[in-house]
Amino acid sequence: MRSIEHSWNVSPEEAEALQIKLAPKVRIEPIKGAVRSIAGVDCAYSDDDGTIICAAVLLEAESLKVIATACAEKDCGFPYIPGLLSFREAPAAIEAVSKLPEKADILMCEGHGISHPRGFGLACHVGLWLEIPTIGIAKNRLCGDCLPPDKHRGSRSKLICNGRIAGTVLRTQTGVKPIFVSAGHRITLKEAVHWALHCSCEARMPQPIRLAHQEASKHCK
DNA sequence: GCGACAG
DNA sequence: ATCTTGTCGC
Repeated sequence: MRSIEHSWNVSPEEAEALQIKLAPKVRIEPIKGAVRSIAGVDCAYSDDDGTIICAAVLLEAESLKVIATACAEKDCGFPYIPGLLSFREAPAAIEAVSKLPEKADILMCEGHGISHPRGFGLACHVGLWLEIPTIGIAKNRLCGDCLPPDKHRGSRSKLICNGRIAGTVLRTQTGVKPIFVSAGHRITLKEAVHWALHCSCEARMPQPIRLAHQEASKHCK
């Protein structure tokens, strides 16, 4: 239950070691309690490259109506390295989510959860740090094998990493490229897929992620 | 050595 | 991530 606080000022080697150390702390389990709100968080980068702008948006779970928005701006303290994305975006994401007026029952992060080389993607890191249920929503595959799901909305296929089902390739809109859904922390894959689909009635990406993306981009210009 | 590689 | 409107395809 205790927070996993650690320094973000680490080398790529130390970052990998931290992932291996923290991965066992991730809990894949059913959500406790009712889901009344869902938040989404995403980052954007300023033109002059050097600062990262992150936005968090809190929505009412059923209606998907916006309850609140929050932003955070930080200097990029880590380069983009596949597999180490959280060391670049998590600090800003955590700050933005922390600024929301109330705690979300579920948080959706732009990136992978346990469908990661070391089972510790951005969604796991943020979820573990804040100790809240998180879902990883990625536009592309990072690791593992999968087959393309059928063309209609709701179709899905397994994403297998190291012989384990680590995620779901989910078609959120008929005829549109599927997204990669995975559990981040304190949620099951089945629940993650359910909420991802529930939030994707109007577009490929779930509404919390879409709105956070728009908000972050807006604060960049 | 050659590909693959979240944002 | 980001450069970027209209346009080609189903």
